[in-house]
Amino acid sequence: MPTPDRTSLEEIVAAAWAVLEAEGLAGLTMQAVAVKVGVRAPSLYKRVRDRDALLALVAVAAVDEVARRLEPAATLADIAHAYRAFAHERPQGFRLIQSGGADPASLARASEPVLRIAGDLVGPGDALEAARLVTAWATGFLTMELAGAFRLGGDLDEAFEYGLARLTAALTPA
Amino acid sequence: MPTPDRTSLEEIVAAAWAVLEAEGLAGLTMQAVAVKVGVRAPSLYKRVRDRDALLALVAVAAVDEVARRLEPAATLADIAHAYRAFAHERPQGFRLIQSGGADPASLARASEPVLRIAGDLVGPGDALEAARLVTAWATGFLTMELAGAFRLGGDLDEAFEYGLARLTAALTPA
DNA sequence: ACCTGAACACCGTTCAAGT
DNA sequence: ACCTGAACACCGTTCAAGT
Repeated sequence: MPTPDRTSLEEIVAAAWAVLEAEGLAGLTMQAVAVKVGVRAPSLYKRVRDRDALLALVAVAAVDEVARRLEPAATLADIAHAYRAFAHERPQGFRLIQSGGADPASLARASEPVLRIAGDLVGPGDALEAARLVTAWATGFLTMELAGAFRLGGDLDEAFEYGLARLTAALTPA
Repeated sequence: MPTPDRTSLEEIVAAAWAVLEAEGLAGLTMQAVAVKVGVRAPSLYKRVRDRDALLALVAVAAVDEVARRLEPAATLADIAHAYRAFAHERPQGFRLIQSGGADPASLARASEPVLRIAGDLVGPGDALEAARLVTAWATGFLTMELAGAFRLGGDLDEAFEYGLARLTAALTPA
């Protein structure tokens, strides 16, 4: 007689992400995830190959949420602010994305709005490179902000707006 | 009778960094470092508090090497290229720096050349924010490049030069 | 078919005993 | 004073046995 499912892959991924944000990467143990979904650790292996695969699934979920948040953006400023809000609310998810392993389809979906807006500014020929300029800047700024790497004083909100303004100007045709 | 030292903190940090680059973060075990320096794992704890402290020391060593490489830079392009060369040669060290934990003194030394060159371009009032713009862009570009996050084709060397050219123009007074 | 206890391998860390 | 073997705790993972 088959037993009814006591959890699901989606629930496991959501639980893993919650544990990650609450306890950090080292605190994301199979045991902690199992407790959160109400099964024993070995049961997780029915739905996930191993811990690394679970981390990769959380990374995909994180990229998907970024894509969802960026979708309505109409300007570079919209993109930058939505991306920064995500990084502040889910810092561990943001860092996990940067560790690699997110799948190409999700990445493409997340980068679509930036490509569209960048293309409107600089034209199709430079759209990809302009999008990479903006994305790299925002990603680096947030990575450094979360890592506490900006230690020379100054207001970080202002520094973010400064970068955004300079990049927008640099990509706006005269 | 005291036994003669069979290793040193410097040797341990160098060995840990070498293991990190060769085997990745998960392969950086106390046992692997111990084998590399020719002692047993418990002996490492005479010189290092724990594995996290060892990782922090490797991060400091990595930031110090970045500082050393950036020191002779005279232009933003020099900085960008030296930083990228470091990231390509020691990708794990680069990623470790981004994880935080590098100490303020090393960070300040590494950021001095960028501050100086940015200040020459935009003046002292905007030097810090301009330096953060360039540093954030380069850090983000390299993070994404190493993570394999640029999957929409295009030449990455060209994308890097495009960003560098746009940023240099944006920070060069008319 | 999913779930579990038991077991195993591996790793970080401590410590008493050596020199 | 540094070094080591032995031991312990913790975690990822497997698997046979339950339902």
